[in-house]
Formats: sequence, structure tokens, C-alpha cells
Amino acid sequence: MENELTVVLEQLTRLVRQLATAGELSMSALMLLGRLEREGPQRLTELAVGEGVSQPGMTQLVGRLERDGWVRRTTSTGDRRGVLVEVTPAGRELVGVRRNQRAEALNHLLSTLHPEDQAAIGRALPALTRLIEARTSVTTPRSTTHV
Amino acid sequence: MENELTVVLEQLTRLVRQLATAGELSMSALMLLGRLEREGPQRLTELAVGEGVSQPGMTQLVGRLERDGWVRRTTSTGDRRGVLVEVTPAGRELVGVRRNQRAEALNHLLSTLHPEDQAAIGRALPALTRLIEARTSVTTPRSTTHV
DNA sequence: TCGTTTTCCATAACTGTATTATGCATCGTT
DNA sequence: AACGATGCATAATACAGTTATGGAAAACGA
Repeated sequence: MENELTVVLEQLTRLVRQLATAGELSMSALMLLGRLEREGPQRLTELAVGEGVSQPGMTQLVGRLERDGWVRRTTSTGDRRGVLVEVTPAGRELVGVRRNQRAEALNHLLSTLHPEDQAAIGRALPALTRLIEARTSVTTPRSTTHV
Repeated sequence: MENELTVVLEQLTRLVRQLATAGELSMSALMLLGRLEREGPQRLTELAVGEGVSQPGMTQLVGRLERDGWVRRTTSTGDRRGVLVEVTPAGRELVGVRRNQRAEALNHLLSTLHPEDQAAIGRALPALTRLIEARTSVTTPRSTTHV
């Protein structure tokens, strides 16, 4: 079974790689924007932990997004060291558009499958969620397992 | 349903990103080595198409792998323009080790799930394979859909 | 209150991964 | 023999990620 899973994972990896370099925004950027849109303004360090990248990596990502007008750095908290990152209206708009595109594409893809296949995927989703959950909780910082 | 699928895809993206920068070999490199080990020596252009990257991208990837001794460029075919890329013994060894690590990790992960969850994933694998199949066949070169 | 430690972020330096545009050698074809 | 097509390499660029380091502000401890 894990062989077949491996094939699926490798194909998904190719998919993710292509998505990461296509269109106006990278996958990392889109996911960050999505988080900010869902959860509201957050500290830079929180974002780094949440997205699973290093703090300097997050600083740079936020820098690029700020340069292009999708997010804004503010310092509104009492702590003057802290930086609060928030999505701009333009960024919010962009997230909405991309979310719709994605939902549409996924629905179209799913519609090409037989109903039994759709049902099988639907029934496996909670399990898949838990599978990934198990991995991320097992993983200690910077000790990635070799999946 | 596509919302839940999206969550799984996003989590997978984080996983892929972490795997891509961890350990001695990137995800791209491992997948290329795996292909060469499975399917034997191949032309550089074939590899680029198979892995879904541009030809210069593949040239560079092969260059890094060659520098580190995992693959070799040969020109054995009649066509003197062509480059045949083959995995070295060291590369073959490395692929085997990583494959085992991965299988072990996946099995461990699966074993943490309830049997019903495992069964659900098992039943969904063929459907997932077809889902990905549908996407890659729909996608024309450099016109990535927004999944 | 003052010194020390810790936290938060930025910067520097580096590596890798990808792209497009371009050029050169070779192959096939006419 | 010339010409177009093919195969690969290179250049230039941008993004994505890392570790190491530094500086400012906060928190803490006598």
C-alpha cells in the first residue's frame, strides 16, 4: 500500500512544485495571504511557526509581499519590537479570486471522476487529514522525517 | 468537499517544502534519481518533460547531481547532440536507502491511524491516482491550472 | 533602578530551484 | 551544400530557503 501512496505523493509533489512557480503569486505567498485573511493580523514570528519556515525566511516573504502591496507591516501593539503583519484590501481581493479559481478547478477535476471515485476520496479525506496531522505532530523542529 | 481537499493540499505543500530543504538531497533530486533508477538512463529532454520542469532547469539539476557524484552524463547514443543521464552506483545506493527510510516512515505513520482510516485511504488511492492523472493530462505545457 | 538576559526582527551570505532568452553544435531534409 | 529543426548549455534574473549574527526593546532579578 505504501508504494501506491508514494506514487500519489510524488505526483502531488510535482503538482506543488509547478504551482509554486506559476502565476503571479507563489504557493508560499498564497498560503500566507490565506492565513492572514482567515485569522487576521499576526506577529511575524507566529507566522513563521505557522507556515513552518524560519524567521528570516518569513521576514523575506513578508518583504516581498509588502513590496507588491499585498500586506502591510504595522507596529500597533504595545511591544515596540514586534511587527504585526496584516493583509491589505488588494491582498484580500486577490485571495478571494484565487480561492474561487482553485475551488472551481478542483470541482472540475473531481467532476471528471466516476461517482464511486469521488465518494472514495470523500470518505478518505478525514483519514488523510489525520495522516498529515500525525506527521506534523511527530516532527520536532528541524528534524524532518524522510517521507 | 473541495474545502477539505484544499486543506490536505495545503498541508502537503508545507510538507513538501520542508522535505525539499532537508537532508542531503532535495525532493527534486530524489525524484529524479528515483526515476533514473527505475527506468534506466534517459535523455535530458525526456527527463525535463517527465519531471515537469524546463530543459534548462533539468540541465542545472543534473549538473548539481553530477557534481556530487550521484549521476553521470554519457554520450553513448548515435546522436552526438544528445546527453544520456545515468545513475552512478553511489546514486543507486542512496536511492535504496532513502526509499527504505521513506517506506518505513510511511508505514509508521499509517500505523498510528485507526484501521478504518487506513482502509479508507487504501480504497481512495486508485481514485486519487486518477484524479492526479486527470489534472496532468488536462494541463497543457506552461498553462498550469489554479488548483 | 540598574545590569543582565531574553525576545523579536532584520540583515548578510550562501545554496538551491525555477524561469525566459539566447547561442551553438549536430542532425535530417531537400 | 544549405537550411531548418532538435538537443543541450549558458546567461541573467527572481524567488525561496537556510544558518549566523546583530541591535533594539522588553522582562527580570537583585
